[in-house]
Amino acid sequence: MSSELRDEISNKSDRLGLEEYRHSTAHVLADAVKQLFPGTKLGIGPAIKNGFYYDFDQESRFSDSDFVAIEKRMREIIAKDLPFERSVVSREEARRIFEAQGESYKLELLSKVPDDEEVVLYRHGDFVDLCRGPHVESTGRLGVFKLTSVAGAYWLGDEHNPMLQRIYGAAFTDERELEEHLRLVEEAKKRDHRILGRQLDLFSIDEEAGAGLVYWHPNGAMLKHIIEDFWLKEHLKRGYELLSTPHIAKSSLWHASGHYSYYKENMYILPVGNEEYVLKPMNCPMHLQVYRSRVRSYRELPIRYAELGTVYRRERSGTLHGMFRVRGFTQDDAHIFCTPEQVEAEVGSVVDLALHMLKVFGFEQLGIDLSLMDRGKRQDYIGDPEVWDRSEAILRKVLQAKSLDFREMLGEAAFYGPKIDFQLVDIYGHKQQGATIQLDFNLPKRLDLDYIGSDGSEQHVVLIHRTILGALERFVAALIESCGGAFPLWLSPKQIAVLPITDTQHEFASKVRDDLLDAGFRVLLDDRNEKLGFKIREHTKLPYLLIIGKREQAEGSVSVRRRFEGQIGAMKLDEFISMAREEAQKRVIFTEGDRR
RNA sequence: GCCGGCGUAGCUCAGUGGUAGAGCAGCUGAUUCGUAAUCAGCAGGUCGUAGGUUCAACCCCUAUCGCCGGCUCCA
Repeated sequence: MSSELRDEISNKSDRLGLEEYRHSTAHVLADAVKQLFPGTKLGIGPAIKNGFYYDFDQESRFSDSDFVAIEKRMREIIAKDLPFERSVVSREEARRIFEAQGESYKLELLSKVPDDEEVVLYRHGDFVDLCRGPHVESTGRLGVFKLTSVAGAYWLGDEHNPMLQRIYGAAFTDERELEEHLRLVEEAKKRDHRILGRQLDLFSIDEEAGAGLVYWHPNGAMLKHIIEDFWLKEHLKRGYELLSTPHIAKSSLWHASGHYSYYKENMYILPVGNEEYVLKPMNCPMHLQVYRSRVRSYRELPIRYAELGTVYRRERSGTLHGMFRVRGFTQDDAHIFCTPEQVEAEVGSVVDLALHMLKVFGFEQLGIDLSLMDRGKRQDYIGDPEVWDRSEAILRKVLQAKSLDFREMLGEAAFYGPKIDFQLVDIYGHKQQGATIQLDFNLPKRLDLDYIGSDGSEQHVVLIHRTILGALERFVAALIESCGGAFPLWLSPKQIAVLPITDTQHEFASKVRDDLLDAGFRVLLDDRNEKLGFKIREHTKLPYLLIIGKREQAEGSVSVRRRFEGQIGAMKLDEFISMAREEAQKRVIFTEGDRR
């Protein structure tokens, strides 16, 4: 056996071992809760990333103040070292057991076990659960865990079902790993874009003025502008054309597009006199208007229309989350109109563009989903199933041709077509929806989007909806968290701070500032009457600090301090400018110090 | 939208059925300083909002808005 193969197998077995460990800990949690809160009914209790959860149905409400008692009881169960015993029973036997305990949810699960599968129970002590397993040998093997939170969760994830109480826990086989995990969670809180957004004065959301509506402050607006500028250049290079379209349109447009029937609950609808307008939740109908403004020839195709289009969606209140989930946001949207023959190549180049652009921002690790129609819910989609089959096959083929790893997600498609979704994965493994590429044979048919083919006949165009960054708000939030607010030089709203030591150097310092501004840098002069150490501390997240004291003034130089690295020495301003200019032009993401 | 928790100064937080507190930030003054917090003084809140209970509510109750953790949804 090759050593690689052996490693792979042992990694896999470690992973399985950890899953068993976590899932077994969930059983102990359920046992403890049932002991402490008689009458509690069980939902499900799987292992998840970093730990486990278990769902409970119980009149009284759990709160984290109950955790102390529950954890104590769990540790008692663990101390008894009760063996986990597997048994295969008949359906009747299982039904009898769960009926006796009033475990209605378990009975529901039991009824869903396929006929050709055996019914497996796991016991430890007096606790019994319907469960495929496997488990660790006995409760004594467990012990490194911590209950972390309690939250509501719908039974079987369906909002029409009753809501159960879910208790989450973290669990590892090693005490140090648990501590490390808890430390990382704390660390992640400090990188939270909502916290950094305020500290760095990037943006705010004012609840009085409207939840989910973002105010970009000067620093944030600058950052957004830099991203948009880069975005535009990349698109113009690739044959996209820029569009600018209205924010509202009469209802009739949205009836025609299908949004009024499939998307109404998310739309802001504005009555104006005896007419009705809709604040746009998507840009596509607007882009289609431009396409339809005259007859199109096959010679013009593909047409690629791009717009940083701001859209408004009435998201349900509980779903809002900083800039990750807002009600007004700017999509880096584009619509590609092409012939059926061009589809594959166009989708392929969009995938390439997405991979390229996201990499420039430091997102090298991506999750890719192929989002498909749920054939069981036809009423949620427009168009013929055969067209859907064809569309889905094209997307699948493109991903396979590029040897990209992807997951197929049933029921995740848009109402008008299947899509490829890219998730940004941050350093903690959290995923955020970024790019999306949606293939649409349906709207062109529905709205008569045609072109004149080479034979003079009218053909339906094929439409590709796509964004690369997703929404600027969400993208910037992910960017803030991925770099912890320490933006790479090319993106940093302020790139350089000039710090005079005493006011004797103010004149020279402002000249340095002006020279840097002339050289095209975004510069801040901190000439406040504060000590140097204080000023350095206040600007630790900036890529470069230039310190100017008596010596530098006399020599006409600057003392350069690089973020996370400290002093890198004094140099002539010109020297610094060419060094920094190169770093910015190359769009260097991490300097040595950043990787620390 | 649903479940739970929480809304006190710009921020982070303490507090109590009987006249609102700290640190940081802010302002004023002093200090002119060499690589992650100089000192002093001043100012700042109808305790999210609206009702109710009470002699008295920041505290108890109800509603509402919002935030946080999840669920559902999603760019």
